[in-house]
Amino acid sequence: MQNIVALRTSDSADTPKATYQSQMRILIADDHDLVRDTIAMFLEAEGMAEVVTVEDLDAAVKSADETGSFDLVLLDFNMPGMDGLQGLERMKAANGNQPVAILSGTASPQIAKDAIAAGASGFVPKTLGAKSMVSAIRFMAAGETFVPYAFMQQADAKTVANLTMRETEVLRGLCEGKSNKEIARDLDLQEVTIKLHVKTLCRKLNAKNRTQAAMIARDRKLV
Amino acid sequence: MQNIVALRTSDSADTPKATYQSQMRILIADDHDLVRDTIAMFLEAEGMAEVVTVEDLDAAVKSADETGSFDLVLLDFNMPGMDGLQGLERMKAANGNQPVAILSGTASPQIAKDAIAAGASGFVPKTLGAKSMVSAIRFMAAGETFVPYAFMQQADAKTVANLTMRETEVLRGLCEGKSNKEIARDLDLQEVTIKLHVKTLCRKLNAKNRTQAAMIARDRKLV
DNA sequence: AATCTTTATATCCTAAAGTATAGTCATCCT
DNA sequence: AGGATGACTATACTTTAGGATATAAAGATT
Repeated sequence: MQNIVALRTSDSADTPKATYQSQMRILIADDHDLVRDTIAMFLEAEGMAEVVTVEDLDAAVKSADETGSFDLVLLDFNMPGMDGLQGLERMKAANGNQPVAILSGTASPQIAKDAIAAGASGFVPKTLGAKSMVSAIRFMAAGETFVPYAFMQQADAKTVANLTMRETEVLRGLCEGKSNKEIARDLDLQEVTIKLHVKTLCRKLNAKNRTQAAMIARDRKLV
Repeated sequence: MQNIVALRTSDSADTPKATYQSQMRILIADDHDLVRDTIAMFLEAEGMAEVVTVEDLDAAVKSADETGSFDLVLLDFNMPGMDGLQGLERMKAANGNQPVAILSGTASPQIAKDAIAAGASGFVPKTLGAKSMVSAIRFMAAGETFVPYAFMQQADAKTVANLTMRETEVLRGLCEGKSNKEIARDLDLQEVTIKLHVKTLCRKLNAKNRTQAAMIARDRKLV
């Protein structure tokens, strides 16, 4: 992952011309001064946005009420007044249903999904590189939905249980619906040995039988 | 879904200014004249790209070899010479590892995933609206990965098998790792009846036992 | 009215899964 | 060197799963 500090000021093959979304009004709401100011600085350095920054949800809502809708609002997920995704709804209403995105350093892919389902225009992890963040912001301001592909895929990370090699091999067999006999043949072991592994692996996974073990393995992307 | 024909020529609050990626060289390879020309037209109407169009992979590779790397190449997935995702590799090599994306009207979310895993910079369904497509192209040319969120989520659609209500209820029990006896108790039926349902449902799902039936159900999001 | 499907029950039997206990052998640890 | 741990085998036994077959009532279809 890139770091927010890595700023790329100019692009190699750029011939600046007119495009269709340049000067935008963006609101950044985050209780960390550093994050707020860094993002604001990048956007303004790109000359592509007028950035307003506030440090909690109330101030964000107030700002939109007083100065009109922003082209894009970035809300920190862990921020005073947010209260999970409820703050998102408040902000969307206050911003005249213009795009509102969630910004977070810690949230899980599941929360990102929930945010999109709740009407967010995107989800921006704070681990995103500066250049990518600028692209994402322009993208969302254009009405698109942005969720970093790599971030969503990390949901598929293996949640390792303390299974031995053998147990993992046997579990793989279970997931394919094989019988103990078949697994034994495949691994060149005795059927009784497979039974043993099935039992211990079920205990470790807190499953009461092979079928449940297979389902748990599938759920937790173990095999 | 929007249609490709819906073009938005100007934005409401636009004050054209300098941004950092305007005149780009883009190569579109698609064997359908209409698709090729429509996308090219949109991009050029936006004044943001010099577009080259070809109608098969060989011509695309040749074009990149002769005139140098493009900022972005769009390859139709079902096109002469593509051969699945092998064409992607060829094109990436020919384009000096500059972004290459896949364009398709029919491909599944799984293929989109595979394409990204194989190094594609993005996946653009032909059902994408014109404005979104332009945003996506700019986004990918900037080095980001684009996969439409809604498209990936549609993987979660239920693939219904011809199971009766009872069989579905029993299958649900299987997925929870319950024994026939437990399922019988839950549904207020005899154990033998459950056995019958398990057998017929396994036949319908082409599963050889309850564990495999449960896994198939989970895979196809049946239960 | 005849037929098909779904649901339900019943027996009988075999195969597979799961439990318990015990022992061998190798490896890793400190 | 001693001791824990993991992988493997073995015997014996119980429970569960699964297959074959037969019966039958309710509901939909034709």
